[in-house]
Amino acid sequence: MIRTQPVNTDDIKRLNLARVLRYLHEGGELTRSELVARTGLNRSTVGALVSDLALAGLVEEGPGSGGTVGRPSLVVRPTPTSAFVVAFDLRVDRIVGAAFSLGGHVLSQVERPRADGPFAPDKAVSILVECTTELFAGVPEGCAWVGVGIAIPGVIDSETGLVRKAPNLGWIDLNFVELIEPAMSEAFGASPKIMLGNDANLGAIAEYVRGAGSLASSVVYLSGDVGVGGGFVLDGEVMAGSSGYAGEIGHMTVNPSGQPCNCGNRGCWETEVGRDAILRAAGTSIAESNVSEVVRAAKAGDQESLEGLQEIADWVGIGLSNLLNMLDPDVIVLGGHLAEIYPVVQERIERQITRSRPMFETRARISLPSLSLGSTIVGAAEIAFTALLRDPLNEIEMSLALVAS
Amino acid sequence: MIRTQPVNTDDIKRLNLARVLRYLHEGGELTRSELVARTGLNRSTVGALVSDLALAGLVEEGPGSGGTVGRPSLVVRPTPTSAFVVAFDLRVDRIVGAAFSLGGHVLSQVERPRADGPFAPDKAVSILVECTTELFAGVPEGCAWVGVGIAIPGVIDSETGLVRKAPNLGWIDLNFVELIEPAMSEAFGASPKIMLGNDANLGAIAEYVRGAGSLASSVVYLSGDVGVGGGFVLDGEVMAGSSGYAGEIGHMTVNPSGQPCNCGNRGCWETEVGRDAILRAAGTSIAESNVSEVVRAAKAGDQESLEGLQEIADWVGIGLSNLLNMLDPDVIVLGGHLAEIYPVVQERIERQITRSRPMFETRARISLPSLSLGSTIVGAAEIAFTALLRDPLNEIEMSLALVAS
DNA sequence: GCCAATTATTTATGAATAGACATAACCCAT
DNA sequence: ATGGGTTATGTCTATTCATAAATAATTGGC
Repeated sequence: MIRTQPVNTDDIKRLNLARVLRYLHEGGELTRSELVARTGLNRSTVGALVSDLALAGLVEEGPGSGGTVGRPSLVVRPTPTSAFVVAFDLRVDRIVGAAFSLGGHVLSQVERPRADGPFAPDKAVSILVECTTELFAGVPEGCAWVGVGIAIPGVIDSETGLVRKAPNLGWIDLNFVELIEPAMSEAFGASPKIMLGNDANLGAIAEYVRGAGSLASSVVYLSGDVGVGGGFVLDGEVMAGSSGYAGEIGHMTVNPSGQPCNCGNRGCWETEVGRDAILRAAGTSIAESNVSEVVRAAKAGDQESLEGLQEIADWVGIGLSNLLNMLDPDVIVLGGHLAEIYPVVQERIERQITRSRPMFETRARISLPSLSLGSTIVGAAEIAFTALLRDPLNEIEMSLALVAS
Repeated sequence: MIRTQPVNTDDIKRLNLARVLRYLHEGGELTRSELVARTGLNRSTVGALVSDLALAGLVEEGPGSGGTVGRPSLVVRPTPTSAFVVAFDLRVDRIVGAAFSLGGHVLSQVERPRADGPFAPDKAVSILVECTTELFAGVPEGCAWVGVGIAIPGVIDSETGLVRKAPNLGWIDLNFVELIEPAMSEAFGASPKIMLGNDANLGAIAEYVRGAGSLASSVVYLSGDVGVGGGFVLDGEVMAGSSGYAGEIGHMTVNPSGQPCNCGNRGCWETEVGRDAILRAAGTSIAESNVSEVVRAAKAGDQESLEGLQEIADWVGIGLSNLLNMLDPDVIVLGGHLAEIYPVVQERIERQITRSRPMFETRARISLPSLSLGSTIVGAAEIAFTALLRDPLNEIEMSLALVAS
């Protein structure tokens, strides 16, 4: 069956406006002639599109810097005071929030610690509203609020805003969007669209757009908070799966005779490379230690920690091999505690991958997250921008009522 | 980074022509008003597109059958004598070929047995040319030859036509397209575009377009010939991976302490559910038996065979669970010998899946191939049609020289 | 100060789609 | 058998968009 959208002349305009704005949002300043080269569109067309976007206030043009022969091309950049989003990352131990301008610059940040364990949804709502108020302080006056993005460590149905399962928050089949939208509307008069996303999926988006995978066409991001989650972006689209379970790589069985996992199965990858597995392997008690300490000890020469990490590394290698065999991405980004242990045991992991896939040369690059603020929250900001970047002129018009005061 | 193509007015026409023709190719006869409903395009537009396609000879219109109130809509169908493709499936034990008309009907078939083991490329070329001649006999006069599709059990770089690895044929880094194209040109005056595809990927395409997954948006197809291969189609696109290795699910490690695999690793899924594993588990010697016989014996009540299959079923279940956790497709189609054993041990497989994924309800449907001629060769035909279905008017014009005589 | 190179702006053109209107074909109730 | 209601077709027109061509503008190098 065919499932693409119909294309008419209106769609062309929208698509091309969206293309230009997205290039600017992702690429920063570009000259008109660079836009011509990248989009493949005609000079006249680019000129028309840019001037439409400028008229809507989304981009601004300035004189080019010159330096070469010929008339210098105008420089186009996203107007940083035109539109912004608010993004949150609900983590196990804290909530991180930030406001981002069009173009991806951070306008303000906020952080709230949180006790491990269940998180009452109404509490979450009030904290997020509160944080949003704080974030507004850093937003320039008149800037249009075009979206909210929230990263959640769990299985999400992003279309409906339903949180199917978020064990670390204690949420099951909770429609968080329906909960938070009225609260936002009440607090700020109105609310832009609120988007939820799985944390690993958002990490993958961020690394694809702005990070380690910015030249790749497919990126896998592995998040390690307590367990291990995976996100997969292919050609700019998140592969969420039929029910949102795609990328639940932590519960892939790699060792049927292994330890029981708290999901009820045994030998899940997570039980071999999750936080507790690392602490156990390093011989430290879970209560009195964390992964960072183990890594520090190993680096400092502690034999037990190092050997423990190397055992873990073999399992990491096996899991990564399976990932390579199934998805064969251009880049695998190791996030969370996997990023912490990787530098110490990189060689061992690579050796295991070679051993597990002797027939296949591995072209995929394995790298660490390259976004200082955190891949996940950057990804949350990106999904918050999607509506604007899909239909710039209509969306900005609709959002002009929502300005920071 | 952005990697979509720019859009202009010419593209619209091409895309919409392609959409209409693809609907007809995949859906068979449709009335104009059904086309309007499905494409979402305006009546006038559909009328213009259909008449363009009719002018090119690709579709024909007839009076509608009536039956409802109102003026009956004209029925549009792909002209079966307008275009055809030739498709081949290179299997371990035989070569299967068929000619398909636009619309997907089989015009002629051919089959050649083949001895197990390496397959000399020039031998393959001459056999395929010979088979093509035979297939031409069933093609109506004047029908344009628009493509050749070849299914190969191995890793393919479909862009360049390079066969990276096809162990069962003994091919490594062989550019089979460069080999066969001149031979076809010599034999028939000219040759249309020749497309290669991994057999499991093609199986997935076929089931997505015409088979068990025709209402799904993502389909995984598992081929079991000797080992186990996997193909994944998402929204109509094959996910081939960065190097073409995506879906090499047979070499996923599921049992690190298991048997050595002939890939050099140990505990690959293939070593637990491949042909040899089944024969071994059933207590029959590999030389004197095959999977069909084991299944027959189990059905007839042979205890050893049945117990062997049930052991295998547990491993099948574990592998399918991993697949569900990673890709979460709408449909998993079990091909090859997995299709043979499935009816016997379906319950056991499902039980294992439930055990392996206690937290996640399984929405994916597991089904058997629903294409009598074989999913793989149907998929080969589909990729052979891609050029025509992407740019109908230009392609048919270019191919009009290549008619069956 | 002039030339070459490059870009911006304006205007004209061709192409595609959507919508309006009149017309045609069919079912169904009378 | 007939006419009303319903649905579909065909034709014509208006609108919109991308592109090409022509003209104007701006810079570096000589």
